[in-house]
Parts: sequence; structure tokens; C-alpha cells
Amino acid sequence: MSAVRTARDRARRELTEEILAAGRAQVAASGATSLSLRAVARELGMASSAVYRYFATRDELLTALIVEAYDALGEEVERAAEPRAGASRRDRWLAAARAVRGWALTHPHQYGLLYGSPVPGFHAAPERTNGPGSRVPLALLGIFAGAPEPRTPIAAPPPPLSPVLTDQARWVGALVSPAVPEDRVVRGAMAWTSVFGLVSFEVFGQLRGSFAPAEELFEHAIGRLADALDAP
Amino acid sequence: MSAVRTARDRARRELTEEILAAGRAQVAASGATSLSLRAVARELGMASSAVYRYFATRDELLTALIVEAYDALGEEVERAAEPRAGASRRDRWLAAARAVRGWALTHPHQYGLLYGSPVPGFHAAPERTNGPGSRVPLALLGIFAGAPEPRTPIAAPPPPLSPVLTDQARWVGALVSPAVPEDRVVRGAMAWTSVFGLVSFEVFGQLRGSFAPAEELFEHAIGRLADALDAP
DNA sequence: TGTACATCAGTGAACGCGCGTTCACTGATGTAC
DNA sequence: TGTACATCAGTGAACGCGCGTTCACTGATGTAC
Repeated sequence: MSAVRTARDRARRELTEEILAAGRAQVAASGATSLSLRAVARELGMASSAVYRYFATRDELLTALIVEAYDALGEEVERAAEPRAGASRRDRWLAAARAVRGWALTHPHQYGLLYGSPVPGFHAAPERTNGPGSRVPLALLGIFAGAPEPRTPIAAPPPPLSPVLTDQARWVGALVSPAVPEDRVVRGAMAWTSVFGLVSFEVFGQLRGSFAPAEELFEHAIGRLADALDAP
Repeated sequence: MSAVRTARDRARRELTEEILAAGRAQVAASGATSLSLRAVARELGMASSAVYRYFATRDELLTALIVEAYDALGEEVERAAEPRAGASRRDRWLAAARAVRGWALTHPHQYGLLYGSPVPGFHAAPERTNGPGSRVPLALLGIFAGAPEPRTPIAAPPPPLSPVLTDQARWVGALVSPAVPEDRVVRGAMAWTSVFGLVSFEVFGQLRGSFAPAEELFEHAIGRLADALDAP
């Protein structure tokens, strides 16, 4: 067991990567439902049975592709949300939201795989997808950790949270440190779901005939969401 | 061509309805991708080729099911959004939003068919789905036609709309009468996408481990959205 | 009211396709002595 | 450094399945005279 592995091992890693790449391309081209082991094998010029040396089943390959996609999106959003010199919280929020939209528009089928209707007859193992799937919400949450930076104070006080909602929000808020206060978590969740609602509508074609192309609506919306988030 | 049709005609109508019902049940049970003409025929105890007397192709059946689903949801939302004695705009908005969520939770697969990732290799004819698909947004828009009912005035003035966004919002606002002012349309669009973002996240399982069950988050969110909508 | 013809619904077999997965096998690569 | 054995990657054929769609057909229903 040396750090430098054998030729066999290197070949294995490479082929695994090639299989993933072919699967990724297939999902990108025609969606997750039509992902097929046989087509992947054909693409790589190997017998369909050979793929089974690398992924025990079609569902395993699909799970790996989901994890990959969550990680790809997560990485982009994390980078955008990162604290930077001269970047306010609002800037980071806007950048993160744009990263979500940008990735979704360039990878519509992978976006659909993650945030669209679940693939029928397939349930990804939660212990494999939960972590990667949490990267985006955690990155967004991280932006609002710590004290708020008030900008445009709102006259009306925010409506109180119900006890259940308070508990949920406290639990979520404690996932980052320093913990985010409950009302902020709830506002963040609303902003988070808004962004994905908007992006899903755009990617899945619901805005055709009204706000498509949705660039401007999106920009306006995330600006307003930022205003709401920045309130004390 | 009398109003009362022949026996053959009655039988045709009935069987068409039965085929739709079987298809609906199949979508409800396992999602749109696994809808199969053969399975529908099996369900009805007829030869698979017989279905072709009623629907020229699988895609036609799927289109019909999409139209049906849009109409079912549209009807519920329209009813909820209807002006009623003693019901404020806010009440109507809350009822409409709850109708969306309620329908989605009881028909998750049909909801996925309408608002999830598009079925691969299938494109519904826009001239058939556009009308039914507009019912929900138009119902929501209708709630806010005419003058606003200010409740909790917001200190900060709303951010101005870009020229493109103004045009889009004006066009959308003119779909109902009296026309809805641009800024209100944009706020409505944000509320609309928020509701569907929240519902999609809940139905597609993205809130597992944080805000699920999402009843309370949803109630809170639509309340806050109502506050924003009711601003002058 | 009865007959002749046209229309239509439903059948069953078939075509051609692609899929996931298994299995016995061969040949190459790795390992222990 | 060389040999003997164990491990593993990849093959090709096969199983069993379900699908959408077509086609020539039969028998029932509708229509015109």
C-alpha cells in the first residue's frame, strides 16, 4: 500500500473518471432519466458488462453523478459567497445568487437532476447526497452569520415566529458559527427558496411569455431580497 | 349532428375519459416518465393497439394529462383567489398560496410533471399548455388588479425597475383589467416564484433535515410576502 | 322498416428497439517466495 | 531475477423484460336510400 499506486490502480482511477465523464455528458445532453449504462459503455468502446467492474449498478452511477453535480454547484457558490476584501455581505449574497443562476443556466439538466422532480424509481442514498447537497444552503447561511449590517431600516417590526418555526430556525442557525439568529435564518430561507424558485422557473421554462429572458427580473429580485436580508 | 350523440360517440367519450384516468393514476403512482401506453391498455383490459384509436401517440396522452393537471390546479387556485364577501386581498392571496401548496402535496407527481424537470425527449405543444398553464399566475395577478390596500407602509421607497423589466411588467400587468402597475407586477412575480420555490423544495425533498415539515415556514413566508405585496 | 354500404372500435401478431444485469471465460497485472 | 499463484479487468453471449408503433383483420355501429 504505497502512496504511488500500481498501474492497475491508476488505470482504474482513470476509467472511473471516464465513465463519470461519459455519464455526465449523457445527463447534460438528455437528462438523468435517459442515463444508460449501455450507452456509457458504448461511448467508451467497451462491453456493457465491463462497466460493472466500476459501478455495481446504474443507481450507483447516478448517485455519483448527483454528488458530483452538488459539489460542482456547491464549489461555485462557496467561492462566490466567500468573504473578500471590500465585499459587503450584500455583495457576497448577490454573487452567490448569481452563481446559482449561472450554473443552472449552463447545466440545465444537471440542475434538473438536483432540484427538479426526482428520477422515478430511484432514491439516492441520503448519507451520500446530504453533505454535498448542503453546501449551497450552508454557504448562503454563512454569509449572514454574526451581526447584521443594517442598511435600510424597515418601519414595521418583523412578524413573530411560531414556536415550531423558531425551533427549526434555531437548529439551522446553529449549523454555522457564530450562530445566526432565528428571524435571520427564516429570512435567509425565504431568500434561498426565492432564488431557487426563480431559477427553476427560468430553467424549466415557466417564464416563457412573461419575464423571459429573466436576467432583469432576477437581478431586481435578488436586490430586493438583499434589502430584506439586510434589515436589522 | 344532434346535441345528443350516438351510442358510439358516448362510448368514445367514456373510454377517452377512462384512458385519461388510467394515465393520471399512473403518473400519480410513479411519475410522468414511466407513463406507458401499454400499461394503460393493460389496466383497461384492452389491446395496446386499441389505445391508438383515442390518442395518436404517447406524447398526445401526456399532453392531455398535463393540460388536465394545469386545469385542476388552476381551478383550485382560481376558486381560492376569487373575491368573497369579507375577504381582503391578503386573505385571497393567502388562500391562493395555500391552494397551490395543498394541491402540490396531494398530487406530488402531477406537480412534478408541471413544475419539475421537463420529461426528456418530450415537448408539449405550447398552444395546448399555455392557456391552462397561465391560470395560476393570472389568478394571482387578478388579486392585485386595481388600487392597493396599504397596510404596513414601508419606509424605504422600492428600488426602481430597469427599462426592460418595466416593459415586461407592463405587458404582464395589462393581462388583467384594471391593469396592475409595474412595480406591483414585479412584486407579484417575486411572490409567485417564492411560493413555487417553497413548494417545489418541500415536494421534491430539499427541506429534509431543516424546515420539513414546512407548514410553518410556508405560513410565515406567505404572510411576509403578503406584507410586501400590500405595501403601497 | 329494411337493405347496402361506409365508418369505426378493437384484436392479436409482429417489428425493432434498448435496457439492466448475470455468467463463464481469457488474458493481463500484481505479489510472495 | 525468476517462478507460481492469486487477483482483477474486460469480453461476448445470453436472459428476460418492456416499450411505441404498425398492420391486416373482424365485427359491430351508423347512415343513406
